Amino acid sequence: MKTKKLERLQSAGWKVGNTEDFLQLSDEEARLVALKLSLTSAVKKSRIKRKLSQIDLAQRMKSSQSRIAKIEAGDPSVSLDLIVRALIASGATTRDIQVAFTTN
Amino acid sequence: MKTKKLERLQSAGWKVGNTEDFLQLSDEEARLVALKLSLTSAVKKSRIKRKLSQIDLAQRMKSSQSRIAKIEAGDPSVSLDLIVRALIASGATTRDIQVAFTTN
DNA sequence: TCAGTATATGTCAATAATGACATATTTGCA
DNA sequence: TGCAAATATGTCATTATTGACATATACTGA
Repeated sequence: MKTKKLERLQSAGWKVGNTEDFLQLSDEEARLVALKLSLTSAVKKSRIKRKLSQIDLAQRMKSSQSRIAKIEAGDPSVSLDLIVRALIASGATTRDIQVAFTTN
Repeated sequence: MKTKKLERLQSAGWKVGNTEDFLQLSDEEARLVALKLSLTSAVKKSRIKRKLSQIDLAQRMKSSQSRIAKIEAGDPSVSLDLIVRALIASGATTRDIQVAFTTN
């Protein structure tokens, strides 16, 4: 069931809400979260593939190691902008990004 | 040349920077901006296709009409998160999103 | 033309995301 | 094992993004 998935996300720290519009928003939110998660794993994959440490990647995109760690950990505080920036900075091609989008 | 493109983006209000790391970051920034722009036009396309007004879409995603206008106008203050949320809320399929990503 | 509807633009207080930092934990290898 | 490099986690002041609002402008049909 879909509830399982939401529980997982919620326990991971994602705000999924539980008011009367829970069912309304949950689907869209879940899609967004799923998309984010698939992109974050793409970041890690791309970074490893290019043999970059988190510090290396952080320097490339003028961020910090802890931020990169949070990106890859799927931390809810990380924006989609930052995730995609990381993807690009890690050397991912447009195709790689598309694939990441596909795999959600 | 690439400079032309950056000038266009800059004049549209995008911070593209002009310090010594201009050339370093410009490529990645430009890719991100291009991606955002292609997604914003996908939002408009999807919204129109479903015959939704900006107010309709705003209500669906609990945002405001002015925000939707800014999304579609490619306003630099709009995050990728919000753009993708709008895409999803407008009824775009995962495929639609992929296509938007492809067309950049 | 005009009225009604839709969209655009500017502003701002509230909120969310950020880099930086300290520090904890894990990993890999001699 | 033990050391060093890498990664993870928590916190916080600064900065970016947000919805809401007012209002301007564009569009459409009568």
